[in-house]
Order: sequence, then C-alpha cells, then structure tokens
Amino acid sequence: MGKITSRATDYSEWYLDLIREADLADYAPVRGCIVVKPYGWTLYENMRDHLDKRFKDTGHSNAAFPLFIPMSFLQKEASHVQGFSPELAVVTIGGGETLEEPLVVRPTSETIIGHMYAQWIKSYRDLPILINTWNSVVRWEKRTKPFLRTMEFYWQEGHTAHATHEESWEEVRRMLDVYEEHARIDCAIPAIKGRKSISEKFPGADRTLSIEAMMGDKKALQSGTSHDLGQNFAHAFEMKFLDRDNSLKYCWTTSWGLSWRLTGAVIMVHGDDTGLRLPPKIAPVQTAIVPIFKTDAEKSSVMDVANQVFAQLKSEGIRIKLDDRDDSPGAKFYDWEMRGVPIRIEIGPRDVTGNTVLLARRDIPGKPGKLIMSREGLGDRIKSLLVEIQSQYLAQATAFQKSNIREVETYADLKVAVEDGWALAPVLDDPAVDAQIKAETRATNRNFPYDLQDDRERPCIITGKPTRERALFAKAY
RNA sequence: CGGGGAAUGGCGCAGUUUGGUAGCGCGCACGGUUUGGGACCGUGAGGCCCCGGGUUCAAAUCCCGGUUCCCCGACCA
Repeated sequence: MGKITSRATDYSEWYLDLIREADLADYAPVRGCIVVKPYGWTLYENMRDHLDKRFKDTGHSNAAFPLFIPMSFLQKEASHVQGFSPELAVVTIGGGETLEEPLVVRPTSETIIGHMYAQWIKSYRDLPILINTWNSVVRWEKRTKPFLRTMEFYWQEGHTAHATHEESWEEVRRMLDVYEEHARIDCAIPAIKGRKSISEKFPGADRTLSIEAMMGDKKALQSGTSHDLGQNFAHAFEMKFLDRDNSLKYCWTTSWGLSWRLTGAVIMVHGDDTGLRLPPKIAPVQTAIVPIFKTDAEKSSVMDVANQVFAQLKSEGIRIKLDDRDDSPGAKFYDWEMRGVPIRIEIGPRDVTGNTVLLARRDIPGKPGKLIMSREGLGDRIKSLLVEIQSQYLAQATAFQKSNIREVETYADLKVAVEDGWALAPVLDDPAVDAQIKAETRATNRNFPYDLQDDRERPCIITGKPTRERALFAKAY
C-alpha cells in the first residue's frame, strides 16, 4: 500500500524511508554526512527561527566564531580534551604546506570562545556576556543516522560568562527551560527536564542538564543540553575580571546546545505510517490546496477560485501552497500527507458552485477528518484549526510518553520496564550504578528529572543505599 | 572499531551459483483519454552493473584491495 515501511515492521527502515519520501534529506558522498533538501531545511529553519526568538527574548545576541581551533586550545581543559579527542577531525596541511600547529575542526566551541572572552572581559561591568552562535560542528562518529547522529551537524551553541555562580547557574536553568518550551510549544514534543548523572555529563562541565524526549519506538533522545561549566574554562583560558571590591576573579561560564537532532525527534515523535505529521507552527507548508476538475471549463473556474483562496489565505499569513502539478488529485493527497502538511484544501466544481471548500485534517485520517467549509471566514477557521492540530499532536505525544514511563523500585522491575518503555527508578548518582545497568540492560541513565521527584527516601535499586532521587532509564539513540 | 548483510537507471529489485548483446515494476518525457483517495493506452529517454587492480578471447558475474550504506554492539548531540 504505502511507499514506506510501516513502523511496526521496522522502525528504523520507516524513519529512513520517510526522510527520502518526504523529501527531507539525501545522503552525501561523504561517510556520515547528509544533504538537507529544501523541504527539510525549511523545516529546520522554522524550528531555528522559533528558538532564535526565544534566545533574543532572554537577552542573547548572535555572533560567529571560526571553524578552525588551534589544537593546543583543546588541550587546555583536561576532561574536555579527553572527552573529545577520539572524535576530532584535524587539519594538518594548509595551502600545500604542513601546518606548524594542527587545526581542529570545531567539535564544539567552548575553547575558542573562552579564548576570545578572556580578551573581552576586564571588569565586572563587562559581564554578563550572553552570546549564541548558529553553526555546524564535526565529530568523527562511528555510527551515523540522518539528523540523529551525523559527522557534521548543524546546531546552536550558547556561551555565557558571569560574575557569580548564582548568576551562571540561573542561566543554565533558564536555558533548559527555553529548550523545554521550544520543544513543547513550538514542536509539540513533551521533553523531560533533568540533571544528567555524573557519568553522562559533558566533558568539562561541573553539571549538565538535559531535556529528554520519547520517540515513537519508545527510545529516548537527548534533545538539548545546558551546561554549568563552573570556573573550569575560566581557569583554562584565564577569563578573569576585576570585581567591585577591586579583586581579580575568575568568571563563571555556561554553554548550551540544541541540534538538528530535534528535527529527527519531530519526525519520530509525530510521524505515522502514511508519513510525516508536522506541527503547524514549524511546518514549511501549513495548508496545501489541491484543485480538482475534469473539463477545461471546470479547470478554468476551479483554478480561478483556487487562486482567490490562495491569495486570501496568503495575505492572512498562512504558509500556503497551491498544488497545480499535472497529477491526479489522489496522488497529491498522498504526497501532502507524506510531507506532513496539517491541513489540505480540496477545491472542485462542487465547491465552486457552493462557494465552499473541503478541508482535510492530517491529524484525523480519512473521511472523519474531512469537513466542508464556507469560504466566508475561511482564514480564521484554518488558523484555529492549526492551533487545534498543534495541541492535538502535543496531547497525543504527552499521553504516549506518560503511558510508557513506569515507576519501579527494584532492579528486576526496571529490567522489565526498559524492555518496552522508560523506567523511573531510585538510584545513587554513581558511575558504577549507571555502568552496571547499561551493561546488563542496554538502558542508560537519561537524567534525574526535576518534575518527577517526590522527595521520598527509597533504597537505590543497585546498591540498596538510601536515596531521595529517582532517575529515568531507557534505551536511547 | 568488532560481528552480520548489502551496493545493478531516480526508487524497489532480478540477473552472479555455472563468465558470452543488462532486464522487470514504479517513476520520468511526449501524445491521447482521464482526474472528489496513489488513472490508462501508446511511444520514448535514461546504465563506467560502487571504485581500483587482476584472471580470461570475453567479467555485473571469478580473484585481490578499497569505499559507502543498512542492522547488532562499544563511543556519542
């Protein structure tokens, strides 16, 4: 029937089929790299624009930093270099000559930005620095998958420097909230905020916070991270300022990143066996008009109306496409469903005479999702439908997530739970605990979720020692 | 990087065992008939059979080396 493998047959095949059939991306001729096609890039751009606005609303500005980083910079922060050196791409030849010092293609920009900040910061009056940068970075990944893990990936990195830890910690928390709101409000993805365990935190961070989202196959996807870098990079790069009391102090810095991986999450959280289902706020096309006619006379009158409807809705700010391709209507229906367009408008001879249009909702398959509308007030009706579909997707994803998280109090129950969902379990924040669970179940510690704690003391499921914290465990991408 | 599969027109595949003119379905172009849930007929275009080397009169097919993709691990946004 469909052109894509069903999710039940092979979830991974479904994902790859969908990316191809929905025209999102293609493989590049370089291992682990993808080409994002216009439809996919527009989706990413729309997501990016929402997130960028949230950054600006919280006082950040964008800037650009170099692609190349001197190798020595990476080595200034011990755990940072240890964490990243296995996956670095290094340039040793430039202009045909061997370089005196190899240049690393940035895997992330803490070091070069720290170097620059050290020169910009003299006084407490220079703080805070609140900068974000949209770029791509390279990590030599062993195993890749479009959007989820590619050797080069597009993302944003925020880098801030502050006078006190209170202030930098507030920033770390604020940006985690921004990520969670972006995922939930813009992308209709319910993501769970929490603190990464010691073994899962960013190399060079004192503390890492993350949002974790549940995909359609119940695997977890770390969808955004916010790091409390303490004074680690401040010491490594001499980021010092003269405080009010005329004493020299090290800065407190943060960094936070969210990648096009979240685009993969949108695909996997909302997609179904007929294709993408895009939340209206980020959909490249919110409404597609499919004209239907038999004779030339019908074509003329139908196209006339279709053009009027198109112009009307476009002027009302709806992202709309008039599909005048020379294909059968049925083929176009399937195509727009594959591409995840929230609302399809059908206009045929019946609509011309009745002064109506037919709307088909992507969130309700088949006939039940079709409704005949008067052309009067159509724009407002569509706008409210788009809002409804957006909240419908969020509601579905939230219900799915909730019903697949199980609270457990024993290791035996955790083992069962992570076979087909997530487990919320009392554990110590101990690398040995994470390692044992991972080795025996393949599930990893996603985070200690802020909003799923109850402050009750329970025994850690591995060590038996008392703990008041519970962590989420799941198989993850 | 370890284990397992695969690479043939845009997509999905057959052909490889046993070497002998490169095929099928979908898609694409043109013409006609169609069009409210993936239209049909006719004509046609499109291939360094992943790359490099070797064996042979002759290689998609056999041999050696490499690359990429997919799945399962370890690593990771």
